[in-house]
Amino acid sequence: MNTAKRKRLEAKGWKLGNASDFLNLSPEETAYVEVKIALSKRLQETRRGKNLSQEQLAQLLKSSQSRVAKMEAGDPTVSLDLLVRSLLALGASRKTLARMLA
Amino acid sequence: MNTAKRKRLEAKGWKLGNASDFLNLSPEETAYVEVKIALSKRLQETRRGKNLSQEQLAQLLKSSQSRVAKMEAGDPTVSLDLLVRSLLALGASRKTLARMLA
DNA sequence: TGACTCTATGTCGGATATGACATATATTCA
DNA sequence: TGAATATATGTCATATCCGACATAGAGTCA
Repeated sequence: MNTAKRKRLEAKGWKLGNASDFLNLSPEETAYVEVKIALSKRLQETRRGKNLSQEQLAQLLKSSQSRVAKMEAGDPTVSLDLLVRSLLALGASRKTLARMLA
Repeated sequence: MNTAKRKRLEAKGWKLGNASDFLNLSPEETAYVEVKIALSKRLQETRRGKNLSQEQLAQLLKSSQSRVAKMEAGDPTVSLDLLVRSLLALGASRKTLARMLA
């Protein structure tokens, strides 16, 4: 199994609530996943709060519906950069981001 | 002038304290740079607080001294992912990160 | 049911970030 | 001062992430 595939499955497993030690994640890997998942959820909340479809948000971000779906799913191919940029594009500020993370 | 070069110079200009409107940055671009600069500073503070050289931190991160230097300089070729991973590797938690950002 | 809208998942070529390396420039200290 | 150590900067091949597209699945409503 290649790395990307494995990571994707692991992320899914994590999302389904599996313990980090089941996936043999180090504390910092765990924290990293936590950060991504937290921002993913916030992004979906924010989008829904504005009554936007994934397609509409994609247009706003000059991205694509599939990438928005992956962002919200915490897909391993989505970077923190993209998540943060997206939240900022939806009006979040640096301090708002901090609150989202806490 | 190519984009990477321009971005690098702009990032420097920003670091030197230039106004965002001088660089024609949108609010979200400005916020994004603010986030990166904030984390860059925190990384340097944390590293120095632990009396580590850039070389030593690089080994810890399985990266290189030059990349650590670029992280701390807010170089545009450094992603938020790498900054966040580095801070987590230095012992920061999700909540610590949030505080660093606020 | 079936048409319609929204979301999820897989794949791909091109774009960007990566570690590594060379080398320039500071900084420290005898 | 000069040698040693630390940090900054530029470049490159490779790895990773990107938007885009196709398509599958889920939900809604006539």
